Amino acid sequence: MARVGADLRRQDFVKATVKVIAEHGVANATTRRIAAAADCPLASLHYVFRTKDELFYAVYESLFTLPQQSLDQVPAGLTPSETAAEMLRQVVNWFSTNPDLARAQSELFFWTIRNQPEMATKIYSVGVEATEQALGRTIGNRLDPAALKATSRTLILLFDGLLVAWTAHGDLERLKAETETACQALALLVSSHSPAPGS
Amino acid sequence: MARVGADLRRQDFVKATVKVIAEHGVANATTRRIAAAADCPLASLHYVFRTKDELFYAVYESLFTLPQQSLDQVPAGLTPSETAAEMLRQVVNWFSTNPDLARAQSELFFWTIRNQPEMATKIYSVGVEATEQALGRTIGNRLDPAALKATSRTLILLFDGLLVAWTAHGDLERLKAETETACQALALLVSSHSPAPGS
Amino acid sequence: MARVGADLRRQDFVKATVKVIAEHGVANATTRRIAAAADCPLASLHYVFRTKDELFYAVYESLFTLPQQSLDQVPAGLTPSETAAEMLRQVVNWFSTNPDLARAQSELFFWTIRNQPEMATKIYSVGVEATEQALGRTIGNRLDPAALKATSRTLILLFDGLLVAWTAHGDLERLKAETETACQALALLVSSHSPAPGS
Amino acid sequence: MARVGADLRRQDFVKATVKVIAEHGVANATTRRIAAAADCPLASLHYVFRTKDELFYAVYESLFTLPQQSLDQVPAGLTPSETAAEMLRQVVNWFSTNPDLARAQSELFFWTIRNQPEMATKIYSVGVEATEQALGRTIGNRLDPAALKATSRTLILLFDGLLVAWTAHGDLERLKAETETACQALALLVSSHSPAPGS
DNA sequence: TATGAATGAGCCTTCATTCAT
DNA sequence: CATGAATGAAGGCTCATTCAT
Repeated sequence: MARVGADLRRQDFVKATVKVIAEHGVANATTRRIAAAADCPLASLHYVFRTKDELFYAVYESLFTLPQQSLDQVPAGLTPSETAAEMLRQVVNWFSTNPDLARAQSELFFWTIRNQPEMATKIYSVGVEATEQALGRTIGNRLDPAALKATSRTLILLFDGLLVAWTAHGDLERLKAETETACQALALLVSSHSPAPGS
Repeated sequence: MARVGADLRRQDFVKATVKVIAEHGVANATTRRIAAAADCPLASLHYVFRTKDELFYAVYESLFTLPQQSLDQVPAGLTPSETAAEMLRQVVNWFSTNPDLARAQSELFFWTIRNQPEMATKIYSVGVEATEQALGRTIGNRLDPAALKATSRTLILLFDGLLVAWTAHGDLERLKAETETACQALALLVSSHSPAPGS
Repeated sequence: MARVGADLRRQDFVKATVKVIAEHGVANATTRRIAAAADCPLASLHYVFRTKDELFYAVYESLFTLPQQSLDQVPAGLTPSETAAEMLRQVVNWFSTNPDLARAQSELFFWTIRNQPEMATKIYSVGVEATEQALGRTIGNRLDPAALKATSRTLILLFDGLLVAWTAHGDLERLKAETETACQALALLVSSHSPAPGS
Repeated sequence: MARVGADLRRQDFVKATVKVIAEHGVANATTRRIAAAADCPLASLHYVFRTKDELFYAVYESLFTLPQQSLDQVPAGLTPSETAAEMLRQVVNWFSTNPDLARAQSELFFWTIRNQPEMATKIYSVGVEATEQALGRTIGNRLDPAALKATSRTLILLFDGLLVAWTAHGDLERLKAETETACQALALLVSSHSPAPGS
């Protein structure tokens, strides 16, 4: 093994872990398998991460930050309703494009809830806030804070629901249809909070 | 008598498994622990269920049909929008009243997806259909089939999203607030599909 | 493996453990080696003893009781001094005849002191009392209790010292010589507490 | 400077090892812990001592010579009996004042016996001779060589026995009482070899 | 020389499952 | 039928040591 910085090594293991979890599930993501996926001796894993849990926490954290990056890829100039709907489309698009990551994230969420509930809660709330802020950046001035919060939370609700649904049926077409319905519901919700357009 | 004894035993194990999963998580729901919770010798478990997987499938199935029973506890005489919203309230009420079962269900869902995807898919779709039918029984004649399907699916989306959210933050008050927002979104969706009331 | 009672199995493992400790030392008495010595699968060891520690405690206890059995093989009709000296000779004879057991006992003593001090203390004191009682049975009426206690404790002091010495030099002849000197010192101590013979 | 630095480092590691052994036991005296106790990088340990064994031998040697320094703190002008007894008191006093060192010494003795028996034997015999010589310096001319040897060996026997006893019960008062009895036995032994005082 | 990085070997323990009674 | 006894396979982790800089 080339002598690389510890940080680089950490990233390798995190990546390998995501891969293994996606392929075999958290339950079967053993240290041996992860080490093999990273093409490293088992002991090296424990040199970089003291315990398997520590590794998993790192993975969970890194995974939970990913989908939020797609929140800002929404074009400007849309109405609030259209903006919220488009955001939902974007994150759904993210996970349907990265099924492995999405799957791993879901399972790791429950794993972390069991093993370090406070951490899971904290990271979840960070995600919620990030969503709220992204929404606020785009349409904040056109929606009162309470409506903003309600909208972002519902967006996340629908996102998680769609993730579960897609996990269950695995049908991409159906996912798209359901996403559109969800977008519609979300848009209606935003509209009900917004002043009538043009008025 | 022998038959009955065996069936009773199955139920005992299923119950014990739910309890153990709720308390320790699927990952730590070992056969030993389950047998202990059922107050039975370990070998008996394998006498009744050939493998641990077989037991878990049975548990998954039994768990997944539970929340649907709350779908029919919706009063008559409501508008379609109010009916859908009330249904969502009912199922959320179910899982907030039975946190153990809800938690176990979530985890088992992902477990089954890994170990017998087809079965998980099938049971999920049974759940979806049950929801659609319950909705249809109440407001079917006032909503066209496509709208009915969209509504029931969105209901499930929101349900799953709320379950995840509650699992993450564990705050009952917040769950209630989020549920109301979700109900509002759902009601708006139904309204948009319904003919204007009174027209 | 024949289905034998759990107690029999325990004894097998205890025996095997003594053998392995004698041969490789406590530090290298691994569960694998012990299982191999007992000609059993590794998992069987953990079926009978929950942990390695539990096994070691059992071994320590069984070992500590052994040398005491040689305390009663002292002929009657001796003077108190001769009796005490003869007892010391007997226990030294025991460990020089069973070097493995003696060695294992010494090492396990320190191991137990580290891992379960109270237990080590308790078992040690049981040994002390057994010695005192054996001495009392033979010459109790010819020695006041305080002298009896002092004698038995000194006997044990010399016993432990001789065990260490023999462990260090491994010279049987020298052990015998040292034992005789020790017996002499012990006898003199007893005499100093006894009424002058013949007086 | 370089030389001195290296030697200093050796001493640091030896000290740290004693501390770690006293605190955690030989079995848990890992190189990592020792390096940490010495506040040095792990690799440095192997830079100064080729192997862990080499380090432990050095520690064993340094520890074994310590208690002998207390042998010469015996006042002059005592009878041979009193001198021998006082010597025993002194060494017992040493280890009861330095329980850590005494504990570490005991454990290291058995460790060395396992890993390099010849060395352990040699160092033990050096200790025996040092005792004999210290005794000889004080009362050599008043005791024939054979008696001197017998006395010094018995002194060591009692010393080791008392160390074991104290390790087992940890009761300082009891240790003192047992020490006095041992001193008495030792004194009687010396007396029996000495010409009657004043004759 | 000095040390962070890396690792092969091995340890204790647990698990789902089967066997023998 | 029912169950105590038994086990192959695997898992997470640690250790003394060496490598590369």
